[in-house]
Amino acid sequence: MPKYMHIANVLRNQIMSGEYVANQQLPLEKEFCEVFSVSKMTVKKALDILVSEGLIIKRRGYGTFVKDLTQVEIQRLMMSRQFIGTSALYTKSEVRSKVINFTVDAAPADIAEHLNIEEGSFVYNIYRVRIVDGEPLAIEQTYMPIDVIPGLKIENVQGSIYEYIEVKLNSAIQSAHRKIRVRKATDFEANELGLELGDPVGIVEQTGYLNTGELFEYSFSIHKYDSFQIEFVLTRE
Amino acid sequence: MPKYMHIANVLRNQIMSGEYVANQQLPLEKEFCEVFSVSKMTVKKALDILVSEGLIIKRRGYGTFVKDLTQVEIQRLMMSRQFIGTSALYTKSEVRSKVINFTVDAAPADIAEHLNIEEGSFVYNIYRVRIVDGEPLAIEQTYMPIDVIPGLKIENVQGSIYEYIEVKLNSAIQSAHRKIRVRKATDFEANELGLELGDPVGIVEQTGYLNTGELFEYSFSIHKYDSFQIEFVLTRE
DNA sequence: AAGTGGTCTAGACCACATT
DNA sequence: ATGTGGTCTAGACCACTTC
Repeated sequence: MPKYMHIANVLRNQIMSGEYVANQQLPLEKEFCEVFSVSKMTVKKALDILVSEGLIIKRRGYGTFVKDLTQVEIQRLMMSRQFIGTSALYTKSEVRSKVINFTVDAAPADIAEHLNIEEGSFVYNIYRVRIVDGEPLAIEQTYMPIDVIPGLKIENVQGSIYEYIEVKLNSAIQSAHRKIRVRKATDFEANELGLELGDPVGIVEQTGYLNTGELFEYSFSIHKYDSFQIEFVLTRE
Repeated sequence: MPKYMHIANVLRNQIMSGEYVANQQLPLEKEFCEVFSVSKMTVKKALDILVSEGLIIKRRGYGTFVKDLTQVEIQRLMMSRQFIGTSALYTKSEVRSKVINFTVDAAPADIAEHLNIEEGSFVYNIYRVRIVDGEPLAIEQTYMPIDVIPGLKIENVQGSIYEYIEVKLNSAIQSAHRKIRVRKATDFEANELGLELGDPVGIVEQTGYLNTGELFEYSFSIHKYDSFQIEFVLTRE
């Protein structure tokens, strides 16, 4: 593990455990250099990670301070930081899947465009109901090119597709682009999720990239309104 | 402007103008060093900005590549990158405000907790209907401590509060924490937004921080479902 | 004036991916 | 074997904030 990541981990744990409290000034960069026996650039890189996570604030000419957050907010931030998958939207609970469809199809025009592949290329067409703590909370439609994610089996689809990609395929997921929308549930969605017709649902549209730069996933999920929540941090510069 | 920012701007423009196209390999870091007459660390920092914006992907031992994005996606990304304010959710259009309430109140317990101030401290209580292209699209309730944002006038509330803070007050907004939820519109909300009772609305709950680390804003906005969309990029590491 | 974090360098060495 | 990006250093200088 790089030194800067180790330092970021140590300080993150100290903030999460309350060793540094809200609004408290942290030791100076110069002091951290001595404590960890590293150069200034390395300390700065570690602190910048915590800034981007929303935990601390740095002020030139003044110092570095823990952000004005409650312990609950800090815990929430750290949970939503960990993962990228759709199942990660329901952090604390166990997520199962009822597989409604798992086929390989020729990609229709709109899907091909989202995945940036030729129309008619073969893609997995995966349709799942996501069940959290025994309750159906989301419907998820996923498309993945078969040549980017080879060898996907029904067992993987029933569990975590992301785990298959990272562990079995030894590929790494690099990033994801997300769009959040809101609309009324269709008849079908209402039925699957135990809602009334016209009840609200949250829509998450996602395209996922491997660290090879390849587009590996286009997914579209519909979430029951009363258990849906997404959190994130925006930072300037 | 720092060199790394200048370099990031130049390359961002080249990607946005199509000078570098999807999946194309960029020049090597070493080559950028010569082109811009800077050191390797400076080039790396510039490229890392574009990675975090979701425009490019770097692969150790291989090279740096433009992400597999359509021109439309690139334009969208760049729009949502610019601002942090609630009005920035409606990027391309003109946003006006109908001010329903603008008072200074003693903060009730729940608001005081969100702003991390003493219960009973004075806060602006601002209630606005946000009107985009002549149509009411969102209701926004904002609380700000008066001693953090002194001198706020009705004119500022009718326009952009963020502009008042940045230009007139010469403070800088550093970051914001956001939660997105979905629920049914209340009677009042439906009336203000021209919806049926029970229609879906998107909820954005936001706490804003100045670069001093001070919590300056707690806001809560309710958005008409058919014109609501939020986009963001998640990156690993 | 003193002290903070921010930028930048020139070069060393490392981890990883291709050929 | 070669070449890529990743990490790290020691130190210089700059921009900003407070006292």
